[in-house]
Amino acid sequence: MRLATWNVNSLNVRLPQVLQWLAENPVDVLALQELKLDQDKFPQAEIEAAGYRAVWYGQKTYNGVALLARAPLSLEDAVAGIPGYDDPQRRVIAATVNGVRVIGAYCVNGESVESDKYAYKLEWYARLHDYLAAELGQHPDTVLMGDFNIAPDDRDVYDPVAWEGKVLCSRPERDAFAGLLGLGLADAFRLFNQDDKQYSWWDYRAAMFRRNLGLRIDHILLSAPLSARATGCVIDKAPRKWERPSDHAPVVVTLAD
DNA sequence: ATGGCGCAAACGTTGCGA
Repeated sequence: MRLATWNVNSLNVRLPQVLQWLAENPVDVLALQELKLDQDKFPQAEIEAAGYRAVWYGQKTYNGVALLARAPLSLEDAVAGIPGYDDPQRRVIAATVNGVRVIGAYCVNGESVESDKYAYKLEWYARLHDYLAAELGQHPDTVLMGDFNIAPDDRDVYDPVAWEGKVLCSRPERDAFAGLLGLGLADAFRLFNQDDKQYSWWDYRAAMFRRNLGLRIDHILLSAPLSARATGCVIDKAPRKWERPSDHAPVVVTLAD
């Protein structure tokens, strides 16, 4: 079973790339973030024509998440948002695919550590932590994947001195990420790759991608039984080189049956 | 570091978010 996550930065703009990527990489599950389209604007017909089923939680202009599953796999028991958390920003969607509880998340960016949005980010992460704790209790096979907007370690940052204490790298954010791992989740990428300079996001500005100046902020976290099944995890930089790319690259994990 | 992008409001250009 292969699962992937990709922040597409507008599905309206990136739908052709999503379809092309799926044609080349027919993963079983794809989590999408930053759809930036309203609930009734999701391109369901095009996704289904490509052989995928979908559940989505859309929002005009900002945020928005979806889960795609390759037919005949189905998405069961879908839940939008974090239950019990009245968050107007649509950032989370979950469903069960092939016995695996899949949670796709577009985590809060936070803007800067001085911002009100940063306080919201930390509160939001506390809610996500409690949600994951509950889901893990119900589903031993759980994966949480998406854009975490956190670089967990200095080796995930192109210039850790310049970024020290900054949003995406600050101690409280890294503690929030570690708190998720403390639930028994594992960073799938780091099960297989200990190299630095392995990024999933590059700012559009200043030719950052060409110079490989980025951050690793898109992650796939696996529960212990799924970690035991994992056979590989890679960041696919290819679509970042396409015309009019998303600023994020897909991350893909492979699980043994 | 600051060479970019998507979107809304409004139709040229600006502001916001990320």
